[in-house]
Amino acid sequence: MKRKKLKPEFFRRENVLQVARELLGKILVSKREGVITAGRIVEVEAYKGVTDKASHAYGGRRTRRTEVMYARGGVAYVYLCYGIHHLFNVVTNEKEIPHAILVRALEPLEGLETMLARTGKKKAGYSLTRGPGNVSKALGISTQHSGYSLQSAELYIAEDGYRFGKNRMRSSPRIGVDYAGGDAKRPYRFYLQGNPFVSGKNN
DNA sequence: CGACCGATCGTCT
DNA sequence: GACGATCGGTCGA
Repeated sequence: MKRKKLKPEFFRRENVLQVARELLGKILVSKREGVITAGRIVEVEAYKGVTDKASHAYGGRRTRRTEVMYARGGVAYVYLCYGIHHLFNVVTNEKEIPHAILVRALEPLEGLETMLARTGKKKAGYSLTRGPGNVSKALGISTQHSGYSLQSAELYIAEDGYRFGKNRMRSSPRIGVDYAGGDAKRPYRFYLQGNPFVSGKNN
């Protein structure tokens, strides 16, 4: 089946956990200077806005960086982590409700050579698009794209009819959010069991 | 393998 | 002035 761009309505739904689960198996596409790089989404994390201590928008926190999280769903939220890594998120829900989904891993589909060039890797191993920092690097996504519409031709998410068994989807606590107290235990991470591009030791 | 550590900088206090 | 929603290299078992 041909790739079909997801519409804004997909992202504007209320249940960020549901949207996150449905993002598994979809395709993240980036186009830079005419070159397409794309990969199937195999790992995501949901961040549930003002009530979620792990979210940048916890407690209604509103800064220049996080402002884009309060936009209507269907735009990118990209921020710099540890001064090095650009982490790509999808903003969901309606305006003023700062829900977001972090894309943590892709299975590369298109533009392998370009991904290798961007990351400086020699071989297309599993680490090429494993982990949120690597995803952005391989697809050429940076903080410049924060606020970018996912309806654009340069950055969007598509479906192609790919299906996976219900039992292949797993959930777990999110990675690296120990500071969030009890919220760190919420099972807001979703991934495809057994996919080698998924981060973590043993899926 | 696992544990540890340095890199590196925009953002917020 | 401190701190990350990380990564990759090194070191030791």
